[in-house]
Amino acid sequence: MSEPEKIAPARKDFIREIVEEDIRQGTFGGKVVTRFPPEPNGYLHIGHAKAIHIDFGVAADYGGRCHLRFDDTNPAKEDQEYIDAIQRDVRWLGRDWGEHLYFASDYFERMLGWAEELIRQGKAYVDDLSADEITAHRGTLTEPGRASPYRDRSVEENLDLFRRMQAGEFPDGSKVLRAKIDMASPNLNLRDPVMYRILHREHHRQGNRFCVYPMYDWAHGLEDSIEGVTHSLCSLEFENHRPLYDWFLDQLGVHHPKQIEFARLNLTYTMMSKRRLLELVQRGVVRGWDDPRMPTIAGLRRRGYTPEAIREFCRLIGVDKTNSTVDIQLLEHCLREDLNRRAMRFMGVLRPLRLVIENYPEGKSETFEAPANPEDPAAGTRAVPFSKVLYIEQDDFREDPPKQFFRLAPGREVRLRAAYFVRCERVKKDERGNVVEVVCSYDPATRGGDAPDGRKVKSTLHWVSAQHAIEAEVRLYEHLFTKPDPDDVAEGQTWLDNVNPRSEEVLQGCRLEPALAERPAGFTCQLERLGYFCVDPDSRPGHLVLNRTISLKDAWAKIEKKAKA
RNA sequence: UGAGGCGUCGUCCAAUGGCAGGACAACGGACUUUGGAUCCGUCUAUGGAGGUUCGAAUCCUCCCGCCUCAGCCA
Repeated sequence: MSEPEKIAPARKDFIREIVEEDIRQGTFGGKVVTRFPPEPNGYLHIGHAKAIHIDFGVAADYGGRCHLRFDDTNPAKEDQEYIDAIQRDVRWLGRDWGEHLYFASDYFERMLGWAEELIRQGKAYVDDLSADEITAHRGTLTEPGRASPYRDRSVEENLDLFRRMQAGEFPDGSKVLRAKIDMASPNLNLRDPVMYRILHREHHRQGNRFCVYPMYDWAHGLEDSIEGVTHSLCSLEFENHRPLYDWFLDQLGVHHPKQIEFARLNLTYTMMSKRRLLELVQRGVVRGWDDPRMPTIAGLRRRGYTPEAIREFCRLIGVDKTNSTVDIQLLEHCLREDLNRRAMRFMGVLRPLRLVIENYPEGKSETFEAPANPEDPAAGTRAVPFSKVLYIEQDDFREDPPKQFFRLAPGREVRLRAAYFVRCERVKKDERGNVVEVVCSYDPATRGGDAPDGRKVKSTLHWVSAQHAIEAEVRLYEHLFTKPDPDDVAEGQTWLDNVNPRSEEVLQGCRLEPALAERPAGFTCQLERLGYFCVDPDSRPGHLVLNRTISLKDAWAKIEKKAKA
């Protein structure tokens, strides 16, 4: 018997190749353990989604496990709010860390022990230099550094001093513990890096138990080692830190994971820096971390993105070491593809224009069955009420239609989706000359939307019945930044000058078909011809708020744009 | 100009000495009761110069360009 046919494996990226080779060689006993190690100092964004996809994905592919570990080594920046939000977001993305939820701060005690061991080995010392002096002693990219005058203190003195640092005898900034490596190393990270700084600051989980806190380079490898991580996946900027990661673990002789670096995600029209996202929140540029314009997971969720779309996006962009900027249209493509398959269809009018059918009986109304989703016949149909007075989209009528405009115009016949053909007989205007009402006639023989005589119309319009419609607030979005690269600024300007002033447009008085009433926050649908929308948590009984997740591809908009150019 | 890393269509990713391929975008067409969706087609790339080889994106040499590092942030 031959082996059962295997499904072609997913393309192998360089990380998976390394992992597979390690499994073949039995490097870590054939095991695969990864971790996603966020610092709880902000919300997760789409860039983290890529990392999560890699960290959890690699583990899953090889029957391993992935830990969620909070790298909470800096109490000055961290907060429980972020811990909660991060867990919610990772879970929402469909990832499960099982029992493996960890906190770096739970390892502080053991790290302190290892630090003392390093001191005893003569490989770490307490330095009294100020931060500025340490910087000055570090040298430059082309010149070696100079030894601190405190570099050769005795083991006993170092031990004593370090214990008194821990006991809180010294003020912030007065002393640090440094590794004694090589002040002349061409890799600046090896020029006696700081391991501990004094911080009299309450930690969100440890309270006031500690007043020295470990630095990333010292702590991270130990965290990985303690947890039995085999492959420590991180982004490219840590490449220069790998020799240090390795050095600490080698001195201690403990389990030594392999650090592998990959390129972080950049997206056009998007800012990925946590610090700057925080700034947008603090300045009130956006409504919060979960503003639908934010690239945060929380923002994407509120906007109406699905975990499936994000995961597919992560799959398509792949993993590499090349710095790259992905076109945001790829993300949007993944979104549309997913939503098109699943979203129920409804009709709604964003900017209502009154349409009266003069030969339709006063007071009459009838109901049409429209497909819930043409992509999915199993979804069935929905009932849409129709009557003499309707609303159509202002954009769907032109008194003087330009070339290639196929929608309604005086004398022209169009189809009202799932209802009748109507012909524009005349318009009514206000004193300023604006069209305020379109008067039409309808052909009763076209009921359901087809003409028995076989005549065609060039356009199908969406509509709602005025007396049956519900009102809603609809929020439309554009990219948060006006430039593909938000850092592309003129002299004297900053990235904040590239914030798109029209990134959010709030429309009141929109009209929706009644089937949309009372939908819960997060409900996603397509408004035909307009795009995908979802119910915003700002909705209140009687006041529905919809976010436009993404528009449909719009051929007419393209034609118009080209005509203008 | 020290060290580390990276250069393939406009963008992202394949091809691991043997016909440079896919996706997105763009453009054009078919179809359409969503100007949606779907389908078909077109376009464009190995940073440069040498070398090895029957054969190079791939191996070698040199050059060029870009990214990262001088936090008591991660």
